[in-house]
Amino acid sequence: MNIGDLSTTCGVPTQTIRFYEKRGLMPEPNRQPNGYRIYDRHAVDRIAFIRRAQRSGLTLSEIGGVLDVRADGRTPCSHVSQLLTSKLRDVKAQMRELRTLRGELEGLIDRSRQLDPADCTDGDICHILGPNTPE
Amino acid sequence: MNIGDLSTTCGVPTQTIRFYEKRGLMPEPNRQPNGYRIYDRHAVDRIAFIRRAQRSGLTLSEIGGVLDVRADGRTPCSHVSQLLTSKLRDVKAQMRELRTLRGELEGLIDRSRQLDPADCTDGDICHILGPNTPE
DNA sequence: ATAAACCTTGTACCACGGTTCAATGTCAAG
DNA sequence: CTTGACATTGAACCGTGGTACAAGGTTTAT
Repeated sequence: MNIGDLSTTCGVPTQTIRFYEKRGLMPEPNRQPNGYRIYDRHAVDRIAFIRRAQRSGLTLSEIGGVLDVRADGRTPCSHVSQLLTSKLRDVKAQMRELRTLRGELEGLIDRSRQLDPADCTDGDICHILGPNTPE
Repeated sequence: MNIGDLSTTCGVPTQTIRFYEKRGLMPEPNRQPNGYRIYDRHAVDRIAFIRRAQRSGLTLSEIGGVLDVRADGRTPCSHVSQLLTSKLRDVKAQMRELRTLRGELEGLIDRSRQLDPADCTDGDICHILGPNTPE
């Protein structure tokens, strides 16, 4: 299996596969006599794993960490649980921030409906986003 | 007022102020005979505006757009309302994505509690993030 | 024999919002 | 008169996850 086949099988560009290899996410593959990379079923699984982990919100370096634990012969599961738990915390924190931001935006939009553009004074840059923006 | 004073007044590093200037967010300031930038109260307001707009989720180029509208002598308010409304849409979409992700993470963590690490087979990379990840 | 379609490598580039570095100039205090 | 704290500029670098390009080698089909 050449890199192009792996690419079409997994739906991932060949450059991205080489990029993963450079980042240490894919192992150095065996080569044909002409230097072409050779891949097998495991490579497909590995790419699939990476994309799945990405969809779960893990960064490439976190995924690399999981893969390294595995390469050390240790079972990555407890490491993965920790990672997922901390990722869940991140996601919740991000959601809180977004809720706050949503509230602010809604406040500003309400405010913009009550203000008359003609009231914009030269001193202001914009009275919607003016200095009295609600907290 | 030198750039350092503006920096401490606004709590923004001097490099960042120069960076804003390069990006067109701050106007070219007047200079002292020695070439030092001179700032006044308006500069403080402007920096404050930029940070406020950033906290409302606008990107620097969007903020630049608002400022340009203003520089053209037009009132940026309707432009700003549009920007805020579209930003609110973005924020809501992002919240939806995060909710989905949160659900997936919770599912995976639940799953990890029910699985025994000893069940990790060599073929798997990690059975928590295994091929049967729930949608 | 030659063109199309694949592969190789290295390098540079994208957005985003800065940060850091290097080399140099200026100014006030001791 | 020197030291330290400020200022100037341009350029490189950071993380994130790739994408694109250049210049070449290989393979297959016509």
